[in-house]
Amino acid sequence: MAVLQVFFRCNKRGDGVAAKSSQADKYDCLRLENQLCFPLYACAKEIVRQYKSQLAGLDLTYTQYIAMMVLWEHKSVTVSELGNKLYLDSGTLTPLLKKLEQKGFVTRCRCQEDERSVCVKITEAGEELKEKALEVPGKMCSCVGLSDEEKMCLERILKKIMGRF
Amino acid sequence: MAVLQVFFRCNKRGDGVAAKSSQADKYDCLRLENQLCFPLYACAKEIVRQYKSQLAGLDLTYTQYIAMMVLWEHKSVTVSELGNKLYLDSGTLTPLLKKLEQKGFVTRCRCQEDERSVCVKITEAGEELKEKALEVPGKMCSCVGLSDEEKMCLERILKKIMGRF
DNA sequence: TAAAATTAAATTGTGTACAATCTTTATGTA
DNA sequence: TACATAAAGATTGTACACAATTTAATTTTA
Repeated sequence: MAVLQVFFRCNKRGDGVAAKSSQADKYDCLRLENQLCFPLYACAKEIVRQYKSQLAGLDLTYTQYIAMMVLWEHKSVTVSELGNKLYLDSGTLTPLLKKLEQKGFVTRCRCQEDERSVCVKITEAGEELKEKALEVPGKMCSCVGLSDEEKMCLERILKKIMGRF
Repeated sequence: MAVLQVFFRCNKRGDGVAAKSSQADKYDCLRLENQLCFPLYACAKEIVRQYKSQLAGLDLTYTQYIAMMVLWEHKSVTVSELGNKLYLDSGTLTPLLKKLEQKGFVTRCRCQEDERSVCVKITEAGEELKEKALEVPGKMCSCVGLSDEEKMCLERILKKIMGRF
């Protein structure tokens, strides 16, 4: 029973005992409002939506933006290195990088040392985009509106979860 | 400057002052590791991936599962009611509900009172699925591995963010 | 060294997500 | 009542996201 309770929100009475009068309590763990993962999923989607408006002026989607972040820092990475940093595979990255190449922000070519790998390099236009991007984190932060303490707490918990996978 | 700092992780020295020796500090706010939204995005995806293996036996995707949760509780809802609860629009829900109908878990038909609306109703097979789903929340919880305190904290912060949108 | 195994991308197919548009039905108002 | 407006879904188009497969290059090993 304890293992089923873990995803419940706090029992209102705090005693962990289901009320005898309600026959539906067995299914409480399946109520949307008792899920913890659902607000996580909904929140992540909402934040990507907020990024969309912030990033419109840069001609980037959110996924393209985080890929550019890696390139702003590292200048040149292989597709698999990028995938390891972003938790994305080639099925997502290949078409995404082709779009960034079309926009002129990156170049793609097979590595000389290992022809299996593709090197993605940032272009001059990609570097220039970095200046325009400088205002994005601040705008997103005020949009999300957490205190420093809440941000630290959220980061700690999210990284704990990620550490298990 | 303060507004740009908000999405940084804690300054290692704790004084909020950028080191003079590093010329790249201006761009620290654009480093992937200093983002709070990225672990949120990555974590949400990872959890959906974990659900996928838990839900394989139910023949449900994660999005189909949360739609079924609403139906397990309410038996019958319109598409727009479902969309309000799940933060999804008809462009996502229409094809999803057609799939759930094909699997025999729901029926879809125009409401008599208002022909603009579509009523989605759970079927007998959909109700039976509820029994199989009972074990999912517990498995997901142990998979995520947070303490009760961490879960409450995470839920509080996520709902604070959602409350702004 | 030749064959087997591994690795890296690309490709294919399915399923979300969501903005924008379209169609149908219902509602409000002159 | 006619007409404008609004509301509800469906449709269209773009962009992920990822499992599974394929292709090519590299490494391992018998």
